[in-house]
Amino acid sequence: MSHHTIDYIQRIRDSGHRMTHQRQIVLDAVCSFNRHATAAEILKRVHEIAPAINQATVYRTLNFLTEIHLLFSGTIDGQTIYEIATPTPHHHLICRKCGHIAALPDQCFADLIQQIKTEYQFLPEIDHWAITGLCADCQ
Amino acid sequence: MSHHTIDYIQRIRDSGHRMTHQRQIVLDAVCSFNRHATAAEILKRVHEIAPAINQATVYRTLNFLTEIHLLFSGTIDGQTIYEIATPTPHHHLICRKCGHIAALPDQCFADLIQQIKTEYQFLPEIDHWAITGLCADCQ
DNA sequence: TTCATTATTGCAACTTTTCGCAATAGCAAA
DNA sequence: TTTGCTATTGCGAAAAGTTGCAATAATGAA
Ligand SMILES: [Mn+2]
Ligand SMILES: [Mn+2]
Ligand SMILES: [Zn+2]
Ligand SMILES: [Zn+2]
Repeated sequence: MSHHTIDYIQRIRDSGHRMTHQRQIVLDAVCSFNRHATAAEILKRVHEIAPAINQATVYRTLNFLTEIHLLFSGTIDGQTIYEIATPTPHHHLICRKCGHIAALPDQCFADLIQQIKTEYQFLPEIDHWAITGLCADCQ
Repeated sequence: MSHHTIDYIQRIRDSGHRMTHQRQIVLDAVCSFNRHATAAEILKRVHEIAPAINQATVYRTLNFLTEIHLLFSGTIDGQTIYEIATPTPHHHLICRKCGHIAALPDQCFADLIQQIKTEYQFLPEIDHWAITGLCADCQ
């Protein structure tokens, strides 16, 4: 497990909510993949560890943890994926032909975000974007 | 109806597929909203016009039309929405507090797209993005 | 530690979306 | 026009995800 339990308890409480066994187990399950994982994969792993946890709870928890920004989520190849949120945002370039996924640092969005702030008085929350297209090999 | 039937027949055939009554009716249904519409809304309208069309066909058709870029789709407030594709891409700023939706012209992405092309040799296909965040009133 | 409040869970039913497969129909070629 | 190929559809069933509600348990206050 690469995350520190104590931080998550605090961040959940700070957000005005309660830490529960179920939420801890879902966090651990997501973390254990060390990659983007689908709801189905996470649900399966949760049930391996704690079969009594209801599926509705797992779905609700994934949405909840994403809303309070403890998880990142995104749509890749038509599938919703989740991962533990990184300290800073990060993004991906996804080839729709070969499926290759590359990382794109947050820095690339700095100018766009600044422009949206100043010209549109809108505060964008861009923490995990998946950009589809064609990689060098597939163009 | 604001679209020209003949164009769609041609574009579907050019993409190596067949135009069918079902696809025409789904296109008409999506068009009739003149706004972002959910799958449920589109399915309902299709059934008002042609009750015999199967729901699986409508879902399959929405995916298909999106894949060949005749429709735009996106996730707004957790819901997948569809609309007739505009000649040029367009994007949205969506306030997560009040739900207000503003338009964002494609021009804003020009620099980002250029950077991704030159620095990452990746050809991004950004035709309809929904950026969530906070509008001026809600910050 | 005990209690009171109420957020969260489990449950079961429900809605939404997907799937495999046989029947149908688009369309290119004869 | 007719024919043949096969992409597309309808169907029924399954899978995936959501919901309302009563029971449970996390938290702060006593
Ligand atoms: Mn990621
Ligand atoms: Mn739009
Ligand atoms: Zn590729
Ligand atoms: Zn707002």
